Formats: sequence, structure tokens, C-alpha cells
Amino acid sequence: MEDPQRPAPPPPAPRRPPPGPSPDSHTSDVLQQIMAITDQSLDEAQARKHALNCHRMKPALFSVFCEIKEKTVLSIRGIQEEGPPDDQLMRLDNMLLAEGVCRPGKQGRGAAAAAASTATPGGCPNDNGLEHSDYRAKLSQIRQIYHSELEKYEQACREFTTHVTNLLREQSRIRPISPKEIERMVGVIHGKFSSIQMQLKQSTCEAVMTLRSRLLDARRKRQNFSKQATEVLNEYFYSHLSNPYPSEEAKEELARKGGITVSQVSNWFGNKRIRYKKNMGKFQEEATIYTAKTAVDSPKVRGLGSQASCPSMPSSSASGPFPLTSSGGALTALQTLASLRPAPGVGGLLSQARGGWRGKRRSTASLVGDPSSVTPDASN
DNA sequence: TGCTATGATTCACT
DNA sequence: AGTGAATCATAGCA
Repeated sequence: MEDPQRPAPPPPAPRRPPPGPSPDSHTSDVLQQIMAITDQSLDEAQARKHALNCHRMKPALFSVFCEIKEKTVLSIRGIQEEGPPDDQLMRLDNMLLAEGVCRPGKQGRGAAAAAASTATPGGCPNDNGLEHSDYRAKLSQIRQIYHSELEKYEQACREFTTHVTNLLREQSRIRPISPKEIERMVGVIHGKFSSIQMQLKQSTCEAVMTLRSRLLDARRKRQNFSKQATEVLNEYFYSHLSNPYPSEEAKEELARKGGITVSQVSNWFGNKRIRYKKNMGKFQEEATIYTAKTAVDSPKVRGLGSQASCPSMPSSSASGPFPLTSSGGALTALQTLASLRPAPGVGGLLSQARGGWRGKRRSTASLVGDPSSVTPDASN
């Protein structure tokens, strides 16, 4: 087809007789000159074009060229007008919309349909109420870059389209270019630019995905709990080994003491129960240590389970809420330390755990007021 | 660098 | 909704 990169066409044919072929030269000569025009220097070619433009055969030849070209273009048209692959663009638009990068009104073709037809579950973190200011700030930066680039592309597309249209209109005076062809060329340009836009959208999507995985995926941010948190949790776990299912209140208390969240406490207990059950041998030493620790410092830990349920109970009293178990725990711990063997209570609880907590689970509420069931030495 | 520990997530179940 | 079990993914260590 036409080459828009060609140098600007010469001004309308001058009236004076130009150099080159005389107006009377033969048609075949004229055709030969046209064919040879590309082999000449720029200046020569320009002069030759002027001359050809004034040739008496020009109108006739021009109409023949138009006819031939129309036929050729028709055969090309069939190939070009195959359905454009809009699926990916739609997906990208949809995703950018879901991530809050582009607004429903400000998108490429196909996006409106995508936005209308597809819900965006959990897409934008703002919708989930997640407070990730870092994420939001960076997302905002990405959005800004995206829109400014998009605007640049759109402007460049407009400018280039105008330029090419003008060029073709001008050239249509000396070579066969129909308005339809210009229209088609504009379509081709838009297609090219939209493929660039698609790349921009793709990159933006990738950037958002990377950002999400870095800042929102909690797995990537996993950090071990502080020693304090681990100790608090372990103390509770081993002191409630017969029923390591802290109540909501106890979880809150543990979370507060350990400086972690309630759901982290829940996770920790979930993991702990499973891992403890799977490999009790490995945890024996730990159990012994914490049982001893708990026994020595019994009011502190035991208070957790019962405090929340019985707020009126003075847990700070010298003997604690469950004096009997406290002294028993201390005794057990001392015995354990002395014999370097797991405390009998622990052993008993190990077997309890082996049988499975779930099977004989009781509601946490029922534990309140039954201190013997929440202490390691209770089974003794 | 490979291994283990561990916090988080997912899914099925009750 | 809470849990067990499996799994993922990272931290920390030798």
C-alpha cells in the first residue's frame, strides 16, 4: 500500500513545461520512466515527477491505476478485516478496573462491556478495607504513570493520524488514494497504537501484581513472633494441654500479652495442636520446660483462661484463682526437674492428646469453674 | 545452599 | 464459626 514515510509530495504541478519527458512521449516510455523513478536521485526524481504530472496521458493513466488499485485493495481488505483479538485487551481492562487503576469511564474499547459483565470480587484492596497505606501509595503512583502514558499514546496517535491523513490527502492528487483507503489507514494506525496501549496495560497489570504480592501477601511478610509472644502462647498451651482451646477472651488476652493479633493466636494454636499431636516426642522437652515454668509462675498463666471468664475473680491473690492446682503444678515441676523426666502430668496429657482433643472437646465455658481440667497436673 | 521451624492459607468437616 | 489437616512460603541456621 502507500508509504506514509515517503518525502512530502511535490506541490501541485507547475504550469510551465518541466524537464524530462515531453508531453508527447509514448505511454510505454512514460511507464518505463515511472518504473525507473526509484533508481534516481531525489532531485532527479522530483523533476521527473513534475514532468510526469504534466503529461497529457496522466489523467488516463491515473484512472487506470485507480481501477487496478481498487481491485488490489479489495483483495487485501478481506485479509485485514478479520476479527481483532480483543479478548486479552478486555481481560487487561477488566483487571485494571478491578485493581482500581482505571476508572469505568476511562478505558479502551471492550472495557465497558467487561466492567459491566464481570464483578470484581476482592480486587481492590480498598474494598476489603485493608489498611495498606504503602500499597495504596504505590498503586497511586502506578495509576498516575499509567494515565500519563496512556494520554501520551493517545495524543501521539491523534497527531500521527492527522499527519498521515494530511499526507495521504495531499498525495491523492498525484496517486490513486481514495477516502476509504485513508479511513482504512487510520484504522491501521489505531490498531498499531492500541497494541502499544495493550503492552502498557500489560506492564501495568504486572506492576500491580508484583506490588500486591510484595505488600499484600501476608505469606511473604511472615515474621517469627517475639520471644515474649511465643512464651505467652506456649505457657498457655502447656498449662491447658488437656484442652488447648482458648476462649475468645483468652485469645484476646494472649494476643494483648504477646503483642500479636487474635487471629495470629488462633493460627498459632491451630498449628501448635497439629504439630504437637504429630510429633509429641519432639515437644516433650518443651512441654517439660513450660510446665515447670507455668508451675512456678502459675497465677500469671492460669489467670488467662479464667480471668476473662471470671473477671470478678481476683487473680492477683497470693494463691491465684486455683490454689490447689498451682501448688500441685509446682510440685510436679520440681519433681520433673529433679528426675529429668517428663512430668507425670505431662505424660498423662500426652496420652490425652494422642487420643485426640477433638473427640472429647468440651466447650470452653464449661472449663470455667473446673480448674482441675485446665492444669497439666490435673490428670494426676 | 539445603534443611528445619514456623506463621499463614486453604479446604473439608462438624 | 471453629477446627484439623495439608500445604505454601519465608525466616533462620548450620
